[in-house]
Amino acid sequence: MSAPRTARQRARAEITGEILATARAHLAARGPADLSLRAVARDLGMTSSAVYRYFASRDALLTALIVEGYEAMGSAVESAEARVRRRDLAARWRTASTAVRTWALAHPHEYALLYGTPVPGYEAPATTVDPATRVARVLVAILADAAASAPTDPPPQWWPPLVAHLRADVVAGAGAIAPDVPPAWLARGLLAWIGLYGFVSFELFGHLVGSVEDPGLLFEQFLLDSTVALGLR
Amino acid sequence: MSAPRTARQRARAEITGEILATARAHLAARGPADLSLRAVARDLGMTSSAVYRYFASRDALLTALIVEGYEAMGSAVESAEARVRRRDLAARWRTASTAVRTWALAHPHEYALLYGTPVPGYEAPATTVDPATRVARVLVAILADAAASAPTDPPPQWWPPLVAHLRADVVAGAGAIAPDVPPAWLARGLLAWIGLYGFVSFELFGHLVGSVEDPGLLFEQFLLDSTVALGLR
DNA sequence: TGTACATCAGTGAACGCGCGTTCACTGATGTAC
DNA sequence: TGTACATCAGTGAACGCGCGTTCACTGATGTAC
Repeated sequence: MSAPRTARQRARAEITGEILATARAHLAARGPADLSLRAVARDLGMTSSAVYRYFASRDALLTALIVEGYEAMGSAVESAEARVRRRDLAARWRTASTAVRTWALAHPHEYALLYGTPVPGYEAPATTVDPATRVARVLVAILADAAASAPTDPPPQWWPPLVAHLRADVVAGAGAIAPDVPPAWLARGLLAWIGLYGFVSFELFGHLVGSVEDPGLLFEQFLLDSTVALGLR
Repeated sequence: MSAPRTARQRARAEITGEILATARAHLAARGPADLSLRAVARDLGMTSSAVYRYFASRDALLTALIVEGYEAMGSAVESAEARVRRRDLAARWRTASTAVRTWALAHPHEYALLYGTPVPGYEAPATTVDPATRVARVLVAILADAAASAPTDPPPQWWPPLVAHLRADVVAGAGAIAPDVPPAWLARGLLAWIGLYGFVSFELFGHLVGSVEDPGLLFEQFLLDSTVALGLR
């Protein structure tokens, strides 16, 4: 990715960025479903048709926002987790999980775009697949280290045996991004990640209201429990 | 709720039902965001303005659908769980959880309306609060029985202590619908319910694709693990 | 270094669409005497 | 049992809105000789 040369190229890059930034702002203010190409163009003082020089369609703009979102979340989680001592597996899990929640609370509508109800009529292209795995890779790396330093497999004594056929299934799927993680760990990692996602979505979409006054406290409990459940120390 | 008397009242009840049924069908086909009063009216062969005799606004129609959805899901879960031997707590949890997932997979868009990204601009009125707790009540009843039959509190030995201040918070909140469940159980019940919700949403919104071929197997593992984690036998 | 041509950003008008909601109205159903 | 009036369901036209996308066009920037 070399720096753009001509004035045209520089202008193009800049305006593409401005369109994305404005779209992101609209997203943050009104949510994914209400995001309109025309409104973005209006805000930028350009005609709606001009936007088509930069994005082929509304869906293309959405795709760019989704990729951006995954990257932003991924790098937030990565950089938080990278600051933790490698050997402190429990702290790495806590930190990564907390970074996920913090990012989501700071960018609720972007989070909804990534993890909420799929936008009707929008089909996510293959471009979005790779950025989407970025957060998962962080979590999986923690499990890989945990499994490597564990005496037996699976170590947390309370784990029931793996469900029949799940072993092969999970190795072929999630195992693709983590060939060195044993299946029992992979399955638990997936479930922990799902639990984390569930917590954040539940909180963000308003379902914790009435059950708990301060969701942060319950999240602390989730971190405590899941760390123990994963056998992280 | 006595039977309607006059022809007018009968007609009104019937047509209200038809509007709701058609709206539900549209919801199932296209999702909550695309649901349009006009389209529903068109399908029923009436003018869009006629619908206003039955529902004050699009939001009122949405509210009715939401209440219906919670009730449908609640009664599906209730009736499944009711068929299980009272003393078999593990089976009750498995059955209730499975009923949640089954209902969600059978009614993906209704589920999304209830638990997905909030519909932009729509504010759920108080009417929806009570029906929303119906599923949670089933789960909580299982925990109440578990706590009652447990020798100590909290019994599952692996449970870390409760986070400071969470006790009071959870008792004031979730405890309102279950005064007889000890706080440690309440917190774990909430987290288990969140995990269940997370699983179903993750699967339904397409985030399991690539990680696992057959989500049913991973769900079995979730059931196994959560049953053990909750100390249900 | 200067000229001729190709490329590309942006405009403005238009197409065709669908939406929620209001309003004055007709005609059928229900009610009181 | 019959009549006068009130209630209510439903119509059809209209308001005002915003959307995504296309198209012929102008004018500026870039490139090749």
